[in-house]
Amino acid sequence: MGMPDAPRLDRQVCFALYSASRAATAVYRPLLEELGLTYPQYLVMLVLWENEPRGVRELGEELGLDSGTLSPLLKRLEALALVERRRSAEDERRVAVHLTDAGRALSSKASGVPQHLAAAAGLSAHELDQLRETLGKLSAALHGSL
Amino acid sequence: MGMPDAPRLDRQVCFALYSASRAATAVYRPLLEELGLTYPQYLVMLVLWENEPRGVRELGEELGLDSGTLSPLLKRLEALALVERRRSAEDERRVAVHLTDAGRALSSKASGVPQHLAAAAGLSAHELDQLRETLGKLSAALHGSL
DNA sequence: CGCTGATAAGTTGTGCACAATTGAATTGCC
DNA sequence: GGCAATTCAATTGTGCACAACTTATCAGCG
Repeated sequence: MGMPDAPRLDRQVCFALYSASRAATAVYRPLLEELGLTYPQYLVMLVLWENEPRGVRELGEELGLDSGTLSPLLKRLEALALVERRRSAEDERRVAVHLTDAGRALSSKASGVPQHLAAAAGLSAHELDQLRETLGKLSAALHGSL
Repeated sequence: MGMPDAPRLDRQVCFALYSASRAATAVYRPLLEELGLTYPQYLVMLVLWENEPRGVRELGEELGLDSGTLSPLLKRLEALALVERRRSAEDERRVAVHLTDAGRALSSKASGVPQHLAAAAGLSAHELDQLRETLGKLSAALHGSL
């Protein structure tokens, strides 16, 4: 039965994305749990490990998240003593997010995490590369269409 | 500046997935808003448009969601009068989710939605096909690794 | 200087995700 | 039949996402 003209769920790229994304964070979850982080918290730490300190707005641009998401998330990272938020002296609107020593130290414990996904993915390095590239093109196009 | 050995954010497939998935639902959002649906609600309706009624557990298997997510979501769909939940007579544990006439009628209004993503994606039909296939393989492998 | 508009971060409210628990109904097995 | 183990849906609690709004600060311009 069913309705032949109804959009078919299994045909949709959007569902495939949604599903694969949740599956990937599910694989990360137990690894990150050992670090005491959620996946979005891990993303913020990745950005800070690259370069710090960063403003809240800067973090938001890098990750595509707004202050409504980041403000409480950063408070939780601060409660974990991984991060410190300091109001900027030159511009009192800005908040600079600094790593603590503990936050910096966590970097080495996290260094093995990405390899786990690669191992669990069941795709070749080349396929993963191509996937990442296609997803990048897709994200850019979708953002452009808004 | 920068720790050369820190995992690089832009290299990660996982972030690309996370980002592309949110971008895709962001493209869907204004379209679905006209139908009065969120993206997960739309997914549930897609499953029901294919075949109804369905049990909560069945919906969960199809979408990879548990009752903690589905129960309140289905209540909202019921409040929108798109769906009815009926306790099964043979097995009183089960709840069968039925479409209402309004729920069935919404199908035709939704039929143009998937084409929008394809148009906004900036990828060829072939690239989309390949992407969906790779994502499917990835999801399966990731689920298998849990 | 003082005002207007822009910008930064935070807050509020809604709706997923998901772990963990609960409670009711059913199945299996003796 | 009687009882343990299982199954199903719902509930509770935490943490994202995101829209809408608030508050504080700053920049530009007359």
